[in-house]
Amino acid sequence: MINLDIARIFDEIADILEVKGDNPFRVRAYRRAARTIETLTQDLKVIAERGGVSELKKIPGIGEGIAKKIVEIAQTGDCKKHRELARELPHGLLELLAIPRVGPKTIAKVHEELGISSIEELETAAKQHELRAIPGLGAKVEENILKGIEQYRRYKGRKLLSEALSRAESVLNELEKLDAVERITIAGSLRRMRETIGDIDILVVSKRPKEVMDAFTSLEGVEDVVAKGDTKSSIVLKGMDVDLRVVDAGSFGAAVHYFTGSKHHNIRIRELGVKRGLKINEYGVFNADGEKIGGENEEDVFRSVGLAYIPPELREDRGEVEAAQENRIPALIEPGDLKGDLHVHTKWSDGKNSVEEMAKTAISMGYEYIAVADHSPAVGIAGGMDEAKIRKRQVEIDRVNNQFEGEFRVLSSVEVDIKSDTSLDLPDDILKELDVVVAAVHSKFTQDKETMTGRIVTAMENEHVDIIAHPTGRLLGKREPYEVDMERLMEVAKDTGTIMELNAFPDRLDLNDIHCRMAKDYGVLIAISTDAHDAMQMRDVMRYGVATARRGWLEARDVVNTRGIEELSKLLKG
DNA sequence: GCCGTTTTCGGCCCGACTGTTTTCAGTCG
Repeated sequence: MINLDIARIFDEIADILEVKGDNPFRVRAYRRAARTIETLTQDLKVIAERGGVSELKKIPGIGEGIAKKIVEIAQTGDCKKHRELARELPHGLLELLAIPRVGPKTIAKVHEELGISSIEELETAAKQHELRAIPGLGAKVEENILKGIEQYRRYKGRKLLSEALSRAESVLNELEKLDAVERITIAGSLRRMRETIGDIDILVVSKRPKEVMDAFTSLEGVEDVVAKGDTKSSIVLKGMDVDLRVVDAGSFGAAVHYFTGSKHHNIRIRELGVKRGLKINEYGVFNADGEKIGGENEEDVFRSVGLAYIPPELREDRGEVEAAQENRIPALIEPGDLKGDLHVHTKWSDGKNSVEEMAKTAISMGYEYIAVADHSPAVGIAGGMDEAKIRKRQVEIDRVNNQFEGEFRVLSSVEVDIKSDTSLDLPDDILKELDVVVAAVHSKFTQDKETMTGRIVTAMENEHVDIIAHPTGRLLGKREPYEVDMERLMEVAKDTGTIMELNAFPDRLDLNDIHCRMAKDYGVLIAISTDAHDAMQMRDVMRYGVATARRGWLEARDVVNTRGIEELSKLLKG
């Protein structure tokens, strides 16, 4: 998608301008444009060709200058301003921005004074105590830079939502034991349920903050105390940054809003406040006379600037502020809306539990159905099923369905492999006997975009294929998504009535939040499925799928497995 | 660079903590 390329160019322009010490508001404008662009569900190139600069300027945060650059990039694939700026600074210099506690000013200084332009050079200079010769930098800064470099190298990249959440919950459990803690909650990107998490933010209500800080900074597993103040501390805990903030009860709402972010969302909210003569900070909402007019509840903050409540998952400055102004905040899907899981594995391929065991767990979760989608033969390593094995499995499925008749239904399904020559791994005769057919790519991930798109389109056009599983094939932190034309997939899904999967597995979350929103725009239905290989996963993993769906603005009606079995069958092709 | 129920020019969110400083700059979220 060209949008991501354009966003990257604007981000890099912002980086360079920042190091150059340019107007910070110009930097912010480029960053805001980049954030908006990367989450746009329409192709910028199409918008640029259709309506040019005037159409682009309708997008919030995009004005004359950036619109012209988008047109330029769409037409020539290049941006003159970006090229010129990039020439002014060595490329390695920008990588230094990723080091914790190293910012643009420091980078500019070390570059000007010592000619440093890479992490390795910065490390050497710090070790040889050359940095302290620069005015404003001292021994402590050298030490912090070395720590920052070490941290950057050790923990480069973000943690999966699932890992961050379990780590945060264990910190919560420890701190909850303290008498001094009146109330404690997760905030930050973790509360917004981003797919990966850079650091954990925790908010505490207490009248004795010092006790809380002491306990926090001496938790078991603390590797470093980055900062420790009266109301705010930061630690490195088992490889993750954890920030703790203490406020009093009257500020809780304002603080949890502030601390949840996102940064860009907060800026929008505070700007609305300024226009109304209000000051909004983590302590509350204040009028022009400095009187506090709210802050105990998060709702106070939104109400004070004339907005409906915005759920945390939407707070990314992706149009939620405008939606709240117009009372268009969607009624996001809830975990309790789900009535089944349309992609689980059993012992019949590479799963750990039997059909009956999976069914019993699903019943205990309040589900009405599951689709057992064991692998097809091509995925040999996963014990894929041939025709004979599918028939044998059907006997067991029938038995379980008799057992739970009227209460629960096991749908017979298969995760059929879409082979690299576009054919499916099982013949149509078999597929037509199944209740649900899930199709997915498991091989030849390096095919070019056109070939891969054609491969999936062909599967969608098969009259038996109901669902495309993990449509981009990515594994967070391990494998990039394969090249695929998502707009085209959405068009074909709409035309053929094919459902797109949101795979809830924490390292997949595929489709991602932005794709989910795109599906909604196209009128394509989503199945949130766990791809569970045992009963415990089926229970545990769904929350990440629901969270991602919520981040994609999905409501219950956008998701097929919120339907009862009758309604669901009408949405399936068979 | 964006934007306009104060404005087409002059604003642009707000505060905690650290370190290098004698009053503030830099970084972070």
